[in-house]
Amino acid sequence: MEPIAEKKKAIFKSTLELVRENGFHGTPMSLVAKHAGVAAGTIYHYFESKEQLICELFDYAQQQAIAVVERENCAVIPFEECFFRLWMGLYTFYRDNTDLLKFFEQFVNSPYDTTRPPIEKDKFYSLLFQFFERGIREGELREVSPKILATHVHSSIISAAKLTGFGRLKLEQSDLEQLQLLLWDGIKRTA
Amino acid sequence: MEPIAEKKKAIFKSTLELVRENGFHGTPMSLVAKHAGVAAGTIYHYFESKEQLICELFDYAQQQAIAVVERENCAVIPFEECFFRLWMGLYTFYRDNTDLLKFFEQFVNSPYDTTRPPIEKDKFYSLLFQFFERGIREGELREVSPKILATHVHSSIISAAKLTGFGRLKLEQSDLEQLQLLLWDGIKRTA
DNA sequence: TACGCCCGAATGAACGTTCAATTGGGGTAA
DNA sequence: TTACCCCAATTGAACGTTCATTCGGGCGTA
Repeated sequence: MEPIAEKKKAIFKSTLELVRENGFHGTPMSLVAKHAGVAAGTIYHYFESKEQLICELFDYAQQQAIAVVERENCAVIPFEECFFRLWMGLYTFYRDNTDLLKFFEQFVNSPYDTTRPPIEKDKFYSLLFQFFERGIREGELREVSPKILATHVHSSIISAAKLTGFGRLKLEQSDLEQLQLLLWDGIKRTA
Repeated sequence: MEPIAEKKKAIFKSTLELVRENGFHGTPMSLVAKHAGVAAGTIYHYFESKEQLICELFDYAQQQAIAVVERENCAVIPFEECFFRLWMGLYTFYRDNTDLLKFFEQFVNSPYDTTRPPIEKDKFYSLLFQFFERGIREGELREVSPKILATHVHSSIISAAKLTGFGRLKLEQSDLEQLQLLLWDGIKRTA
């Protein structure tokens, strides 16, 4: 796996920014090309089609989210602390990468998404599942399906990031802490 | 406010179904027309443009979600019970109206969404805010911003409905109860 | 007749994609 | 070193299609 060509990266970046502003429709290939500083034909040197470009971009972007999970998911740190770190890690990641967040949300609700593997094969979710399995195994969490825990927690993170990232609501540090706590109190093992 | 013309309703319905299957792009007006059993021109008798159609459809669909909240949000029922009813009401509503759910999710992540009023003016969210304010006032909930509570709870409902509605995961009755409980335990006032 | 509703072929702009032409770096033989 | 070639990378004008929208007319009712 060689490093991604500069041009390819530029195309990814432009697509991400343009899709945030204009949606999938509303971002013609010609615009992507101009924005990336390449000719229209060049895109087709790297990608078979617009659909292919978007699907590859999704993978590329998901890798970054996966990297965040892998960074925070550390087996030698106590689970509870790990949970709060993971929450904050993903939250700030999404909040500070709104173009990526918007792209994700558009993608998973679009017809492209049907090309994605089932949730069990999805690397990102698999990682989250493992994380919550650990919490259950160590007796820190309620005995609820890890899949339920994972999607519940993740959706909460996403919605908080959207709220602040898109400027619909301002959340103070204290608000974030309350939100984290409220999540944690729900999923933690009750004595 | 007179009843909506039959044709108009048919156009709404077709758009909803087609957008679920094909996304905003991928549902040309000609297809909407054919599906609704009307001519292309007829759509333009009722709607100024495709954008207008989609925005009006969003309002129309949101009305239905609002109706669910109003139905379940009953001041004479104890708050806790009301919460569980509201949860279940919205959950089943979204789960059984997947076309509407998908349309919502696509809309709020699309550029159309920028035409929507700020969250304070949004009737649906205002209702939710009121609901959670009541919970706080009555001492049933933690003293957390109602906006945070509302979006947190709503995002959890949506993600559960998506999971089951789109067949990515099967949730048993017991799973749902656990999910409800886990939410409730997070937001309820701790003694 | 007049009016409102509806039709659907026609229009023209926008878009994804193609391709013939150009460039330039690197390998090779003399 | 020079002359030559090769081929991947790149270009952008051109193509054919698709799509939102228009509009002239038909049909039924008052």
